[in-house]
Amino acid sequence: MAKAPPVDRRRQILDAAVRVFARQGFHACRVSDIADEAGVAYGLVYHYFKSKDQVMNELFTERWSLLLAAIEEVDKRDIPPREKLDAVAGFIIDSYRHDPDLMKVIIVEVTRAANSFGRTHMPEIKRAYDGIAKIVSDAQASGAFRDDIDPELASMWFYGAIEQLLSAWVFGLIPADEDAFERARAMVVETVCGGLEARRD
Amino acid sequence: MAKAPPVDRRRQILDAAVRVFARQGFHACRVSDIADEAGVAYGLVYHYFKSKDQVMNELFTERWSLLLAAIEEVDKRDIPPREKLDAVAGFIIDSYRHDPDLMKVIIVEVTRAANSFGRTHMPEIKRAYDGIAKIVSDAQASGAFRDDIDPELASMWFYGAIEQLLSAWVFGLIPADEDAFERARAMVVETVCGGLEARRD
Amino acid sequence: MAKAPPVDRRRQILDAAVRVFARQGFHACRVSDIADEAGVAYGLVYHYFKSKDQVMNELFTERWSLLLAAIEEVDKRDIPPREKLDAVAGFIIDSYRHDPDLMKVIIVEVTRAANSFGRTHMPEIKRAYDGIAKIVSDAQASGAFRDDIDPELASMWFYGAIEQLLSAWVFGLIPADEDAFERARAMVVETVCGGLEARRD
Amino acid sequence: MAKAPPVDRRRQILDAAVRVFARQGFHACRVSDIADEAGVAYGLVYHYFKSKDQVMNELFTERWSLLLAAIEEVDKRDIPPREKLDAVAGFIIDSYRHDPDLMKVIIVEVTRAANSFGRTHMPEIKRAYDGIAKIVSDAQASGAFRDDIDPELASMWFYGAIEQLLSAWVFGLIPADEDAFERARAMVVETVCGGLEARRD
DNA sequence: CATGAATGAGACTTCATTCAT
DNA sequence: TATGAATGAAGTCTCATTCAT
Repeated sequence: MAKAPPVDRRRQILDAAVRVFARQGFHACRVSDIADEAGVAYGLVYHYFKSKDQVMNELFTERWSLLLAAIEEVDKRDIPPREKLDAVAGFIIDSYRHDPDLMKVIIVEVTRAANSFGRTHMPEIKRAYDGIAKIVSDAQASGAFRDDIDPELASMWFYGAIEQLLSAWVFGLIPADEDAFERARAMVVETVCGGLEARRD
Repeated sequence: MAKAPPVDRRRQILDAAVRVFARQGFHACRVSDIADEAGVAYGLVYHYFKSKDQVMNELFTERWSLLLAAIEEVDKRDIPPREKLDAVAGFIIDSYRHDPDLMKVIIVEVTRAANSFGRTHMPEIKRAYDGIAKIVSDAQASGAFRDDIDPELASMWFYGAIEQLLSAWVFGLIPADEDAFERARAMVVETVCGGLEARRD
Repeated sequence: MAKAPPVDRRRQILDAAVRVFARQGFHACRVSDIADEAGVAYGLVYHYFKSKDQVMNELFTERWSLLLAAIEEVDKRDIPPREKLDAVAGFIIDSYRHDPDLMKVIIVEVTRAANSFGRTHMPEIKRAYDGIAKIVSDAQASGAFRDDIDPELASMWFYGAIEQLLSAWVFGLIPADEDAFERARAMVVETVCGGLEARRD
Repeated sequence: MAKAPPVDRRRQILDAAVRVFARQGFHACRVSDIADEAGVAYGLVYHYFKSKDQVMNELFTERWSLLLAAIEEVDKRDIPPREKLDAVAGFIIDSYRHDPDLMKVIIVEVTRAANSFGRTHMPEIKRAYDGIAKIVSDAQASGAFRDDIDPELASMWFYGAIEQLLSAWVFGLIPADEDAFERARAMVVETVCGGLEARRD
């Protein structure tokens, strides 16, 4: 008789953690909340993870590496810089669309949490900024973007603008429906790139 | 003999709290750290403040109300919208220039800390976003800005872009000298407004 | 010009303490509550009293010495034992009638508070029990009361019975009007003495 | 090899708490004192009980419910009212005999602590008074007790008399040996009932 | 006499982590 | 793997008391 496929406890715990972190925040929740949400015993969390922190680290790394890969891949494409930035913005927004809880957790607990996980993962976070900066820099070199703007700064505000949008969605400050996502992406890219592009007068 | 001017203990404690919060983060520091930094006894913090939280609230409100007032005042001026946004960006960046520790604390512990003080102060934070949105909206009405962009979204990314810059300075991701501040302000306004302004083709 | 009669601050504070202790209990109130109630400054309480405890001690001793004096005086009267006990019961109940807050405080915080003031004032409390026991003992010697009952035990339950009545009034378990006081005194004396008196069969 | 019978930690902690509360008083002892006395770690107290208060509540309820059950059971018996009251007095005195520490704690910290646990448990305490009052009231209806005495008042002083005896034992005011318990019970019942019973002249 | 700012010891409670089964 | 009892460090807040003016 075939054995039932083994339940992936590790996955089960990670998924539960996302829900709990999103609902209560990392610090406000106890390890037992995660275990309860996952429907497993208290100590099992420690069987699969070294600590509560490591659960968060795992969640972040898992997702963030996808973003880094996406930026890298986009950068290699043979398309105009505006489309590259559009693809990056799209990827980030789609990440939220696809799993809002996870993105909420990553933004709230990591990328905007400068005193805790934000510090730990600074190198990885910076790699994303650098990736965007490279796109801008290359665009300047090719003459597509005006070259009197520091690419690293531009990268900051491009990313900051998008993250602020996600934050606003997360906290219900602006409507978050399918249409809003599409319009927002189009608008932020249009505006920011509109400002970055070289004027052809 | 003239009496020595009375020391403002309350101020002394608030100022110490800024330094300690900036250095260690709100959660990582103990009330005794604040007292030590202020050079006063433990209990005195509780003589002037109801709780550790209230110290933070006080710091935030004190500073944020200045920002809200500034936005309101700027909006009333009879100047082009781009200059209005430039003034707002300038005020925020100057706030950092003037007291980097305080701005670090406010950004890290409040405006980007959605699960703690960010939630408590959401209404006040939102008032700033709304103030910026109004500037954009009025600019659209007057024909200065293109009107196919949602002012509330534009407000988000304008503010998000600036806050990201501040974060980057706070964490040493980009150089933070006098020149950098000026250039950054000019660039972000130039770029974002450049994208927002109506094209006169 | 005649000086205004000096306010008796000490008295003012003691009276305020009675109200505050009655309302909140000794441990639940702070020294500042007493000062506020008395309308004086915080530190003044410490000008007149060595400590918060001493305020309570003062209140207790002031009142309890009256009870001790009353028992002694009653015992000296040339009246039947039942009337002596009636006079004692009457004095205690009248004390409550006259100043319910003070009696509430004394009972709740001292005579029934075996772990705090009850221990400190045990000697004085015991003197009251002894006084009652002496009345019983003398009555047994004169043949008025049956002599097969230990006077010290009888004293305990006579006093215990009355104190329980006061407690019940204090906490609203039984109605506390003028009529109730009179009836209760008559009944408790009638019953307890009825049981103590020698049967003349 | 047979597993050792599991230690009932909860019981262990409750028993330790009785000893510590009896020795030092509820407020004067720290949770760590309980843990030390029980020989367990600090946090384990909080594993089994929500708070220090709850430990006390548990102790009280556990014991008081036995008293309530006993009163109810006694009342149902087909015996003369004097024997009923005798049984109730006997139960209370036996409770002390059986576990003096526990009864000390219950009396000192609950039934006579009107400002703390006494208030919380007033309803349960009152149920005992009511049970005794019912015995008196029924006795009056059957003609066994004189009917010019309020049963609720009689209940107060019956209970008050017994509790005062226990207090006196607890604090060493009167000798507490086996003989004393028996004599005291007989005497208090004899006297109080003697006073309550209808005279057959 | 009077004020109230200043002091600091002390206790409860939380919760991440460990470990015996 | 899986369980959950057991551990204990750490931090906030209270409040009686002191003291300078």
